[in-house]
Parts: sequence; C-alpha cells; structure tokens
Amino acid sequence: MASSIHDLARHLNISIGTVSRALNGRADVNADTRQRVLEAARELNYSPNQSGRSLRQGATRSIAFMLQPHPGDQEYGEPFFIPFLTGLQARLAESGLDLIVVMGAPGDYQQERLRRVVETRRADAVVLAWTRREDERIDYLTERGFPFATLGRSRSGDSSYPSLDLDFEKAGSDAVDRLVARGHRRIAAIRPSLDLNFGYLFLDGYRKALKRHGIEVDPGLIADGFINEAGGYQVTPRVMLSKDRPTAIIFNNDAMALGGCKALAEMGIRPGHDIAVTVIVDTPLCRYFSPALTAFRPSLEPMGRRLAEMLLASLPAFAGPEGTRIIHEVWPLELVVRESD
Amino acid sequence: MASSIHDLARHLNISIGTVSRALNGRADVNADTRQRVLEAARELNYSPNQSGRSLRQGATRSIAFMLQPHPGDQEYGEPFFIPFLTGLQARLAESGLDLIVVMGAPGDYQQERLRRVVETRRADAVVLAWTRREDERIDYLTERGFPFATLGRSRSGDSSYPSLDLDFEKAGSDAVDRLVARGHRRIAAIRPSLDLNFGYLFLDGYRKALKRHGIEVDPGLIADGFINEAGGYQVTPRVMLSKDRPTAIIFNNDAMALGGCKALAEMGIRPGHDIAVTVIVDTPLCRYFSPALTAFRPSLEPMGRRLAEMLLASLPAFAGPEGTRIIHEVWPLELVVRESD
DNA sequence: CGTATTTCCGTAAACGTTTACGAGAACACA
DNA sequence: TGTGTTCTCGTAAACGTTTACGGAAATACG
Repeated sequence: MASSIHDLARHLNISIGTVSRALNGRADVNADTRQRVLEAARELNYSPNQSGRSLRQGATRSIAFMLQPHPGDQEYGEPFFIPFLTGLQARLAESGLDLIVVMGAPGDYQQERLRRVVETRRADAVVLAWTRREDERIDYLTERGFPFATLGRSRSGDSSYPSLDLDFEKAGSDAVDRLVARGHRRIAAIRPSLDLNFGYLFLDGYRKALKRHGIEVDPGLIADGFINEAGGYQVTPRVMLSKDRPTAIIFNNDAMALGGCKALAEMGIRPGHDIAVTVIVDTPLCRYFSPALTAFRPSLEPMGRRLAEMLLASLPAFAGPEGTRIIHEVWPLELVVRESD
Repeated sequence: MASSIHDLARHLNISIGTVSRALNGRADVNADTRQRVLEAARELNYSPNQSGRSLRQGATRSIAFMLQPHPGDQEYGEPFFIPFLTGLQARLAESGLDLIVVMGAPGDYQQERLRRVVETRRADAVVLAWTRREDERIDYLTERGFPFATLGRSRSGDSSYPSLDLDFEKAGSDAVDRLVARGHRRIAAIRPSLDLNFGYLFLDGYRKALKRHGIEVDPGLIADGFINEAGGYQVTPRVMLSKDRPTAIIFNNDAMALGGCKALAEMGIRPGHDIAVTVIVDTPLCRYFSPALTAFRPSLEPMGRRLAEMLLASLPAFAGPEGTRIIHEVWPLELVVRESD
C-alpha cells in the first residue's frame, strides 16, 4: 500500500495542492513548509504514482525503443544492441527519463507493437532501429505526429526527425579501396535481402569504389540473403561458383559472415589464405571467430548516448533554451584489421 | 490528438459508461449498441489511454524485466538475454501484457532502478535475473509485497515467488564426470567472484563430483574473477601456475572462458590439445571461438516462455481457474561437445 | 392486469496527480 | 491610514478510465 499525496497532506494538515507544489519545487511555497513536506515524503516513503502523473500531464516521461530480434534465429542474441541501449539509457536517465524496451516477436515488422505503444500512449517518443528503405513505421509515426528518432536512415530522407546512422557507404567504399590496394580485383558483396537501408548504402559505396578503380561491377559477385547465419551459409556458394571466382568477399552483416565462412570452410576455402573476408559491422563474434574477422567497428555506446541527446533536443519539453533542433549525424566505422584478410 | 471515450460517447449520443462497458465486453449492454460502439471506435481510431486505465485499475498491464549489462564491458553485448526475452515477451503478449525492459547502467546493482519501477508503479510485476546469493532486490520486493519472479535462485530459498533456474550443480558435476572418465584428475574451476548464486551451485556440483571420484579438492585449482573477458584473462594463469598443473578447466561463464583462452594462448597452451576446456553456459561466442568450446547449453527461449507462464500463474489477476500457484523449476543444461575437449 | 424480473443505460464517484484561480495575510510605500 | 504588492496557501477542476448503483423500460409470469 503506497502512500499518496493525500496521505502526506493529511499527515501535515495542509492541502494536497501545497504538497504537490512543494514536491515539484515551485516558487510559491514557504521554505519551511517545503522542508516539512519533503521530510514527510521521506518518512512515509512517498513516491509519485506515474499513472496519475502521466494522465494529468499527458506525458509518461519514458522513451520506448523498439527491439526486434533477428528473424528466424533463436539463439543469436543480437549483441549489437545492448551496448547501444546502455548508452541510450544512460543519457535518458540523466534527464529523468525511463527507457523501456519493447520487444516484438522475431521477424515481424513490429508495426503492431508500435501501434500499441503509440496509441495507448505508453511512451512520449520512440526510437526505431533497423530502418528500412521504405519504412512504414516512419510513415506511421510522421503521419500521427508522434515524436521519434531513428538509428539508421530511410530513403524518404529524414528532415523531420532526428537520425543517427553509420557511414555504411564509406565503409563499403573503404573496404573495396583496401582490397584493391592489396591486389584484389574480383570482390564479392553479400548483403541482407530485406529492405534494410544500410544494405543499399553499403552497396552504393561498394559500387562507386569499384568504378573509381575502373573495375566493372559484376552482378554475379553480388548476392542477397536472409540476415542471419543460415542466409550467409546459403548464399555464399552462389558467388563462389561464379565463373571467375572472387578473391575477396565483403559481408554486410556479421551473422551472414559467420554463415558464409562456414560455407567457405566446407568448400575448402580458408579465409585469410585463399580468400579475403571483410565484415562491415563488427561484433564480438567477429573477434572470436577463427580466423578472426577483419571488420568495421561502430562505437555503439556513444552512439546510444548521442541519439538520446538528439532525440531530447527535438522534444519541446526537453529542449534547452535554444529551442528544438532536428539533428542528423552519420558516424564513421573504424576498421579493425584481423586475420581474415 | 487521440480520441477518448468521451469522443465516442458524444459521437454516438450515449454515455461514456455505456461506451466503456461495450468496449470491455461486459454483459449489460445491448448487442446492437455494442456493435455501434465498436464501429465508432474503429472509425475514430480510438484506443484506450493506458495512463487513465492504469490509474483507475491500479494495474499497468505490463511486466518489467530488469536488464543489467555486464559490468565493465562496453561491447560484449550479453547475448544470453535476447532469446530469453523473446520467449518471455511472446508468452506475456498472449495474455495481453507488455514487456518493458528496464536497463540499468552496467555494473550497478540496479537497486535504484528497481525502486523507481516499483514505487512509481510502472509495472505490475518484475522479473529479476542474475540472482545473487544474498539478493537485496529480492528482500526489497518481498518486503514491499511486490510480485516478482526470478531467473535463478538465491540462498534464502524461494518459496514465496516463482523461480526458474538452470541446473548448474548438475552441469558442474557432469562436466567433472566426463573429464574424469576421459582420464583427467586435475581439474580447475573458474567462476565469477560476485555473489551470483549460480557460481555457488556450480562449485558445489564440481566439488561433490570430485569427491565422488575420490579426488581431493585442491583450492589452488579454484579461482574467482570478474565476470567478463578481462576477469578470465586475469585469473586463468593463477590456476595454471599451480604447482601441479591442471589438465582441464571448467569455466562457469562464457566471457570468462574467452578471456581464459586468450591467457592460455599466450602461455602456449592449446585448448583441445594441451588442456580440456569446458564452459558451463554456452552462448554463440563459444560456438564460433577457435577452437570451438565444449559447453553446456540452456534453452533460453522456452525458459523465457515458461517463466512468464509461472509468473502469470502466481498473479491473482491472471491465474487460471485453479487459483494462484508458486512454481519452481530447475532446467537441465545440454552438453554440446565441440573441439576444446 | 398487477407484479416480479430482466435488460439496458445514465449518473457519478474514484484512481493520483497538476495547476489555474482566487483569497487572505503580511508587508511596503506614500 | 489607505492602497498596492508580494507571499503563501486552499479550492476545485481536469486528465481518461472503470464501475457501483439505481432507475426506466421491456419482458415474463401468475
């Protein structure tokens, strides 16, 4: 049985209005009364009922992150997100906001979950990840005027909401540059078949870099697959059986890379010896794999912090004195050279 | 601007009470009016305000999971929990409950976050993980009478709340049995130094099995370290430098095992050749590591489902016709033999 | 036809907050 | 002393629901 503001009022023989004002640090309350209220609050173990507060203020003081596990994979564990969430939560906590992570079933497009969160007003804003090229979640939120920020971009541009993304285009380009500098000419690219936007960005960078080096883009060296280990396993042989075998593969996803390496192993092809393997987004899996995979690494925890910052800056209720700002940033990926080169 | 129950009432020229009853499927409303209300709700895109509902009912229809990232590790990513959460959320969704994941900063004991959740009544119940031997969170929740369930046990016993745990004792014992059967007599055990309960269970199983085989327990072969890669790296040399070198190591945690293997590598000791390495809780990291680590694997997704089930069975509001039940279960770990034997 | 029962709905209170408004007291200033 | 200002607080409404209660109309039953 938790104590309410009425209990405090009764206990102190003052009105609930005064109690509330004292608790919320308003100016029009005697310093002495405030002191007594605060003491009583501690004594009676008072803390405000969030539902009551939300109802009155029309704000929940919490941000929802829509977490979507990898489709079709029960044990992979999405190591990508936890550090990101850690940063996100840390920054939000500094502003007194709670982070709630809303899980969906793996593989669904979470449109349903998102609707629930928005329509029942469980959060004041949401953070989206795994943005797609055509993202119905973004359409839905903009249409409803619900505040949000995205980890990743979408095709439609992102002028109206804050977004933070990794520079997949540059990573794809850098990967090619590096491989070409080391003598490779036939470089394969494997990316997820979903509409995920980073897959397009990556491929753009890959294509442009090849052209820059005067290398013709061979469609037989580009393949799409399910964004999980099975997908990589399934699709990698396809590029390897192309008439003129590639000497390097760039994987756009760590899980796909692991599956791809399994396929390579079965074909007797050793990464680091017979073929160069590069992964665009590094995770711990890449580090521990044998051979350890050369990969482009994001700084997830700072990104989480930053995106929280950017989201807050876009919300009238939390923006600083200079008003709300919509910020877009694209962060670099850092190359980590390991053994699979 | 979302529509409320008042909008519906005005639109249909009936009272809000009737609208609410129609929406909630109560018996005392005409079938015809109900039909009209439901149509209007769809038309006006109505969905109930969760704050209002929570306030009135004193229930939020959501369950909080307290997620605590590994201490001192920014990039490990805790692959353990996502599949578990997937199962948890799936079962809760079937009962119309939302799962909210409350993040804490890595390393803190999340007592603070827990208080917030409980005192501001953000959730109807919480799920705890990483239970400690003496767990102040459990004390706090039981003292306050707040409903919860735990993934893991604690020393004090767990009669009053549902708990689901893995059989670490048996895993420790089985690991020893297997190593002894393969000729090992000097078997080291490395576990986290925190008060985490599974560390004790594991060590119990280890000790008992050794005794059963008539092998004396050598304190020099048992070591504790930080529950992360650095901890394993730091502590492994200690057991290896014991006067009579072990021929096998059992790690009680995957991250510590990875760090330990790094230390072994630097000492020129090859798992699978010079020493047998077994890990108690398998994660994808173990599978991809080279050499792939023999490990005991949990079924996380079903465990998540089951713990949700058990939690619901303990809540009066959700228990079925046979009333509330407090269920305790201990699930087996499945041995996966890989290369590090 | 009279009464008892059922069906359906409106009224109003309640959940725990915040806050606009106004009022009384204290104080300042001429 | 009279007027204006400042400080402090109480009152009451409002946020969006759910639900106990009672009443009117319809139906059933003798």
